[in-house]
Amino acid sequence: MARGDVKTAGLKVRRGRAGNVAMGEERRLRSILDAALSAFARQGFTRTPVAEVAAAAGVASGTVIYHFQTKENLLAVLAWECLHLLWRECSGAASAAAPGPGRLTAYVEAFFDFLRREPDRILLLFKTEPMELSLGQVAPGLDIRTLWQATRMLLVNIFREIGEMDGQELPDPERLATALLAHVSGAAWLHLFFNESLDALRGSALDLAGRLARGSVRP
Amino acid sequence: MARGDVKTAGLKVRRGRAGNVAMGEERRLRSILDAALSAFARQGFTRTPVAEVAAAAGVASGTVIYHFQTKENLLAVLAWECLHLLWRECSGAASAAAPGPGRLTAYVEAFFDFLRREPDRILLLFKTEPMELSLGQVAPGLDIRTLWQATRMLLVNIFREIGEMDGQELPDPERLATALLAHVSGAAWLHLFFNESLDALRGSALDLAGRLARGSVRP
Amino acid sequence: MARGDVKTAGLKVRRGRAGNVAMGEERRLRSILDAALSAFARQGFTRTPVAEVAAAAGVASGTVIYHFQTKENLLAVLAWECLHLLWRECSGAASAAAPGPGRLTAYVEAFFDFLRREPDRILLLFKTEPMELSLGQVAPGLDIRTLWQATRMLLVNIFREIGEMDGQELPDPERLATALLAHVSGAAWLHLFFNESLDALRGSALDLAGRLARGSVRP
Amino acid sequence: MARGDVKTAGLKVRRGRAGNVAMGEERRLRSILDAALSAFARQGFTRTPVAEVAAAAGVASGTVIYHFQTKENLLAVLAWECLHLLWRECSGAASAAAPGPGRLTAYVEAFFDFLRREPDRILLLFKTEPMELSLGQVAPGLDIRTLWQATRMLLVNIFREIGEMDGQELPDPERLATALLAHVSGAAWLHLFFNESLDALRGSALDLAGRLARGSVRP
DNA sequence: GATGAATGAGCCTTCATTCAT
DNA sequence: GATGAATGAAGGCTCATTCAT
Repeated sequence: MARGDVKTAGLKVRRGRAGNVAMGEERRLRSILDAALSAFARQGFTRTPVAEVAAAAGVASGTVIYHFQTKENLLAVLAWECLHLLWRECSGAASAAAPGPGRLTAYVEAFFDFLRREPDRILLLFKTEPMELSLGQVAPGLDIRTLWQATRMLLVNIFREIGEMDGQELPDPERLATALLAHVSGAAWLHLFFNESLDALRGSALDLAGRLARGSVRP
Repeated sequence: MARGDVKTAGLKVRRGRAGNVAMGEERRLRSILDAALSAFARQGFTRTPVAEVAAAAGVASGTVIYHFQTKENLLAVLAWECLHLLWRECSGAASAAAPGPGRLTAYVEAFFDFLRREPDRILLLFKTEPMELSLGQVAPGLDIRTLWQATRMLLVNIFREIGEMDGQELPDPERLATALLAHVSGAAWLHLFFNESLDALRGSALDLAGRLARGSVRP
Repeated sequence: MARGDVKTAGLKVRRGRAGNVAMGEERRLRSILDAALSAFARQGFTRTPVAEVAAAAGVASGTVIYHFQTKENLLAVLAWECLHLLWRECSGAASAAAPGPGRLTAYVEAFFDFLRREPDRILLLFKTEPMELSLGQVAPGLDIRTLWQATRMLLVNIFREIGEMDGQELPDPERLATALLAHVSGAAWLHLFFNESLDALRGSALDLAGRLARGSVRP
Repeated sequence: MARGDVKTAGLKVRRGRAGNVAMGEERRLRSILDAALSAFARQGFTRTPVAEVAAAAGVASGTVIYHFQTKENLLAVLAWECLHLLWRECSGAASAAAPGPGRLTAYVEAFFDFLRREPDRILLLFKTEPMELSLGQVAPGLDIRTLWQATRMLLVNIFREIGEMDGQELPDPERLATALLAHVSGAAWLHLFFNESLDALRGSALDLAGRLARGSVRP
């Protein structure tokens, strides 16, 4: 994936032939996506008119539809992008770490870093509209639940790896992963909606991760 | 509060003089609230027309507005009710338990019982519309954030009590409460949106609660 | 017309048998009419909900309809009443004056007195809703145009009388009456909508009346 | 003001870029305004649904709102236009006449010509809704009362000019203007609502104007 | 007689989407 | 490709009127 960091491939976005005009198509698409992200995350999908996104992006509202066909599709692309970025960060960090419990720490750190750096992207995922829409439309097998599962599978695999490493018979990796994911998701929720301190939450998540890895907390 | 379990007092709901007729006013209000709860929780607030709620409740759509003035107000009343019920369950269970760590267990059990019994009520609270609306309108000081804080304060107080009991110098009760709340909220989220097993989640939450009480997990 | 000054006879108003209860039916009807007059004159008919009139009158809105059948009918009764009162004042004053030009003066004075005393009643007549409604419903032959004509006929007859008195061959009494009526109506309009000084307008109307009577202005 | 007779400048009307298409934007706006004028003048503002105006104009009802934002704003634009046209006619005629009493005659003639040619425009101004709405919204300083005053000021200035010309010490020009305006307004009222003959009314107004100019009627 | 909860038709307005330019 | 005027279905809300009490 040399050019165009953001993988939107497979999603229904209308694009012209490579290398083009004025504002630059790539840049135009980006500014629409960014405008939409910020508006959807803040006010919610249904409360944001296409015209508002268009205005914020500096294009005509026809242009938004021209590229994304549908307002819902715009949300789908956006949600997919958010989850993909999140997955990339976490998976990248985890696999860069040394095998073992360090991966868990790296995963959790990456999650909180992402949350701090791009709160809107997580906020968007907590909004329930993405869930309510059948994202199956966007790209088969890429609906939002599937992607969440992918994020979760990262954890499952890490726990499995840890279990296999020190043979200490960790309880069901599935349940361990779920427990940690619950903690981390809830932390993000409290942070985003109730302004709970990110650092405190990160601390408690890391602590839990450590103990889960050591088997000292039975999920 | 002998008769009329649900405390709706203070909220802007139009009611007739006490003790009246036909379908029973109380019953009519209830059926509207129930219809709205189920529809809002399932499809979301904005995607549910007033007419749909009315139809499900078996009344004319004018009737819904007659009683609640506004669709938003209906949501506000509902959100308030959900949060109040949740608070009542948890606080009731906790204070019925013997002082000490038992209260934490009772609290968590009550939360999961409520979640199992009335998933729609928690689901509604996770929908972001209630948050987006300024519920301050409904009744001053009763906005949804304030009510969440009340639920959280229950936990804080329990941790404080435990700390004082066995003098074992528990870390900041605020942070302990936040950690547990994050875990529990995230668990509900995973259950409601990803069908994670309620029992597994409950188990891990109880376990965490126990360890937090014993000071063996540092949040 | 001994008892019940206001002649509402012939209009569709539901009344009970004479001599009755609590607030007193007569008084209740009056308070509804008064509330309606003030609201209709100020905000207009269409912009005034029945419920508002009812509230201002201290009765239930069902009661308003119970007595007047229809919101439109309430307006009709009111408009009829206003015109009737105006006619009574002007005709009373004119016939009390000595035959001749003095009658004109008396008529004009009475009009302006009425306008000063009960501006809402004239205001109501200027609102166009009364005109837009087919007041024929209320009582046959009593629609608002007919009543205006009655007021105008007073003037015609006075001019005719003056013409016959001094045989000075006054121009068409119809036209004289119309000219004076135009002046007087316009004056009321300017006063009510543009706050023109009542005294200045009265002065110019009296002056015109005098000259018309003396034949020195040809309408 | 070469092209585009009607000065709508400054009013909140959404218009496309200059010089455009199909039905012609200008023509479309006109047809909406015309349809609205006729409907509002005949049935009144509140009794005319936007959909009816749209249908009469041959557009979708969304189009009406698209251009005028609000039904009220449509009325405001219309009322402003009517008053502006009236003012233009009268002021044009007056200033085209030779200085002196001839200006008064020209003014009155222009008023009655306008009334005959475009009765709906005067009718609309007599409807009370334009007055009830705060037209201040449309364009600051352009509310309907201010515009009426402008029309009145024309008369004041003419009387002042006459007074200065023949030094015959005319009474307060303000009051003279008010007297004539009352007469003329009342005449329009009687014509529009009671079908009084336009010619008779015009005659009496001209006569009055003449005598006021000559100082032979004291207002 | 009086009430007021309930009704439901009607209306203004929003807004995603289309399409001619 | 991009635009934005036009569309019209949809929806929240108002309010005159009904009717059971």
